[in-house]
Amino acid sequence: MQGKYVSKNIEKKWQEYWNKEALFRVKEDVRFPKFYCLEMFPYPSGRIHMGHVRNYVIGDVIARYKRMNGFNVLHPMGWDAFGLPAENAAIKHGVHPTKWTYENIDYMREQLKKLGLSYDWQREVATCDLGYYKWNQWFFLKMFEKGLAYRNASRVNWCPSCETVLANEQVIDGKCWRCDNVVTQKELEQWFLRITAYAEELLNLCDTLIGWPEKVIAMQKNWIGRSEGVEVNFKVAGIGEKIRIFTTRQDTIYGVTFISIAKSHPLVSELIKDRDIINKIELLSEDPEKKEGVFTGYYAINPLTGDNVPVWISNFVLREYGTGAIMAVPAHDQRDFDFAKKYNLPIKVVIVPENSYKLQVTSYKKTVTSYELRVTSKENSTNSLLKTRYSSLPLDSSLIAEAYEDEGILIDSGQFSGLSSKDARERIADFIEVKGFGKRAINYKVRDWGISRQRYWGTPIPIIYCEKCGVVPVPENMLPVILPKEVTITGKGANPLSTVIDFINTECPKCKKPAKRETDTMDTFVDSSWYFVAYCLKDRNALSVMRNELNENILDSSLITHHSSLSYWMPVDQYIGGIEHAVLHLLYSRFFTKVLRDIGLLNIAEPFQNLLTQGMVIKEGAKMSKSKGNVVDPDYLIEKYGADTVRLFCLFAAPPERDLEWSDQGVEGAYRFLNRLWGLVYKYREALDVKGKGGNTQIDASRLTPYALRLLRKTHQTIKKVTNDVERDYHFNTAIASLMELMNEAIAFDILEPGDERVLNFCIKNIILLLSPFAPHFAEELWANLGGQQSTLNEPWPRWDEEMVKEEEIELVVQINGKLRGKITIPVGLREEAIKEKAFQDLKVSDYIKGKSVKKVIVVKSRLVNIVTG
RNA sequence: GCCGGAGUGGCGGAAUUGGUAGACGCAAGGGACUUAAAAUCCCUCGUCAGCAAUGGCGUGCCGGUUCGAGUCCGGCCUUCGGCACCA
Repeated sequence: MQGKYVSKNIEKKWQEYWNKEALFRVKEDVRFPKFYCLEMFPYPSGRIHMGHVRNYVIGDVIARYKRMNGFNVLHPMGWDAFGLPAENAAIKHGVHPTKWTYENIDYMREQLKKLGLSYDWQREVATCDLGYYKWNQWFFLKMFEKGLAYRNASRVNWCPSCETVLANEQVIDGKCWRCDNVVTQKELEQWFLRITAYAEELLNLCDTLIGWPEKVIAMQKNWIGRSEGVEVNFKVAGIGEKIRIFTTRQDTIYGVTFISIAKSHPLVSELIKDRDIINKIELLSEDPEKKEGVFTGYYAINPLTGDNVPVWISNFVLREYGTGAIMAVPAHDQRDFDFAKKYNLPIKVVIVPENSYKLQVTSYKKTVTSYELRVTSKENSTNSLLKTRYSSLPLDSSLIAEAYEDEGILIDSGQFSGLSSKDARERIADFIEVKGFGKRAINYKVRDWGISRQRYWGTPIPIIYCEKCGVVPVPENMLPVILPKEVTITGKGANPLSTVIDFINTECPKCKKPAKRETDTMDTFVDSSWYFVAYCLKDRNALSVMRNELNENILDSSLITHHSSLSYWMPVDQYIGGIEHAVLHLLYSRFFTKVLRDIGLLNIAEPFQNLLTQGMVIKEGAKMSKSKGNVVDPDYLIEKYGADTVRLFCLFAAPPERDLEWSDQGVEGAYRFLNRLWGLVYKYREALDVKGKGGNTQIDASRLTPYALRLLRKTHQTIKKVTNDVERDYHFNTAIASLMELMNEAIAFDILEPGDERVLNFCIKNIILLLSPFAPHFAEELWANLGGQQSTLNEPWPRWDEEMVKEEEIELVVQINGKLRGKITIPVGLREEAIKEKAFQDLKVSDYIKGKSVKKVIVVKSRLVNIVTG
């Protein structure tokens, strides 16, 4: 054994050993429970960063821990390999995206191996592999068959910089999620996946995701955005048309004073012929902050009141949500209120705050947060109808400063006056349905997922356009539609694939006449929506599908025939990744899983049983980024300290879900810990043997000195603590802290008696095993040096003896009136009366209570005694 | 505006069920070893008073419940995320 710890001398050696012994190879042995541990796969940008390191180290500890606890662990890694940066590299440096991507993958794979991560590389996938993206196309066809994939012309989010369409989820604060440029709107023919068909299930099953952070569930629910309300038809006066509106506040329907419809509502082009009005509509502001509208000249009839109300076109009404038309109630909706004020439209109050309904309302007066209802006269009104009391009031709308949007009691609302908002919503909805004015309806904020991208480096959408047959899906047996390699990427103008003549021109699968291919590719979020399923397949030689060549395509048959592998491994037991995917990737993956279930490939509804969202790695208070110049290079750190130190620091500095503040000195601290432990083992190298001398035989505690017993007890306590900390939300930081404590005690320990050696041996043996998931190379080296015959990964996780954990004597705190006044040492199991007696005997305590009357004495088992004096 | 976190020494953090606040680590200060430095080892380390024993105060702020509150309840403040014309 070497006298000094030199990471370079051991890390490569153990990585080669693990590889040679195929130690990370997945075992599918039905006699043992399975554990699927997954970390979000990276985009192969070129090099890994500290965020990746943290993510993958956390996952690796879990995988190794579960392995040692007897699980068959599936712990795979792959590459989210399609996407824009590869195309940008092509534009900038003239390198083909294929070459650029696979070279990056090769480099990054080596980086991950250098960290000692326990991946089964035989299950590696890259989404740009032909054998992988073929399945994107297959799923697309299945969805097309079921009506879940459809084509639609619509206004879409367009990023002028990326020159591509973005899904709603990919627009953040009006900007592109990738390049941060302002997103504009554009009318395009797009392919959509009907995620809305699963909106209800996606929402309901949120409540089954008990292993997910509440924050993420809240974000998912919020994004799906379910609203319950009614759809009501308003007839347009004088013509046969109807305007169908959606509202959740049917309790305010008597307060409707106008109708607002979206610019692109179908009635607009149908009804508006006047050039003047059309021009005005086009001039409406794009800025939703500025409420603007144009009067159509038409009136609509409120079916409940019979009132004629003007129909306006408003810039703030969304075509895509609900029916694209709303009933406007300015008294009870701030947006309608602003609009009404601007165009001098009437404001009719129909809801008053609940606690004021017995009072007579004369005016609304604005206060800081709401209206105050001022009482000017009293009347004995207990039995009179609210309607008569309120309808005669001259409510001057100029006195109203803002809308009252809360719930309350209805006034001026016909037969519904006097009801609470809550009751009225039910009663009015019933009434509307009975009378045939409309029906109850549910709307979701989530939109169908637009997946068309006008880019090259992605999965070709398997559709052919034939003049005679129209939109024709590529038959299954003709998959994959191969992404052609010969292409010129300029980054400007048309979609790159539309310039590849050999690709576009094909024949119609139906009529065999010449036809043209779809030239858009799929959103790369499609790729990442099911990769966790691909990892479940066995007997796959990853390299054969790596090179984008047609031959051996192992994924080809396996996805369907290996059904049993899918049902064995799915769902993922533990998923780990950044919070930034709380909506996009996780929602899409949940959607895909449900579709795959309905196709018959999966027998589960939710893909991820437990989700851990790890915090960011920050330095000097900010997220690491090149522009801030605060990045830390993993390669440099591994070179300087070794992977085990880097791993240890990442795990020790903060619990996984919190942000991690990078500290160069903290890294030194982790390094020091390993060095001290090495030094300890080296000092006793002759005396220690993990396979004998108490290594695996029971130590007879009754024959030990109290001194040795203390170390033995501490060892058992530490095994318990480390195990519990890992089990309890993966709090590795406290687990490592307790290993440090134990090591400190072991260093202070001297072998005095013959039995002491066995205790120290037991202690050190367990420190090494407990440390092995965190610092695997280091643990392997020490283990082997102390006579270990096999990898620590194949050793069982240490077990503690509950009897040995218990102390024989404990220190008890004595409080007087809740304040700490003394400490007593008592044997465990001492009776309460005896404890009290002992507490009162304590000199300091008796001093304090001298001359005072004792009112009460509280004894908390193995914690404290609290004496309450008068 | 709505939803969700977080607030504890100089710093990262610990305190698992309401029961000794500050584990573990970093930094800092003092000492040992050394010709010297690095490394290593030992000691101190919330704050105020005190030579000390010890005592007062202390987990963002105000109040409450309790024998006892970092932890529970009510009301604020600060801060970080997410959503934001969704009718």
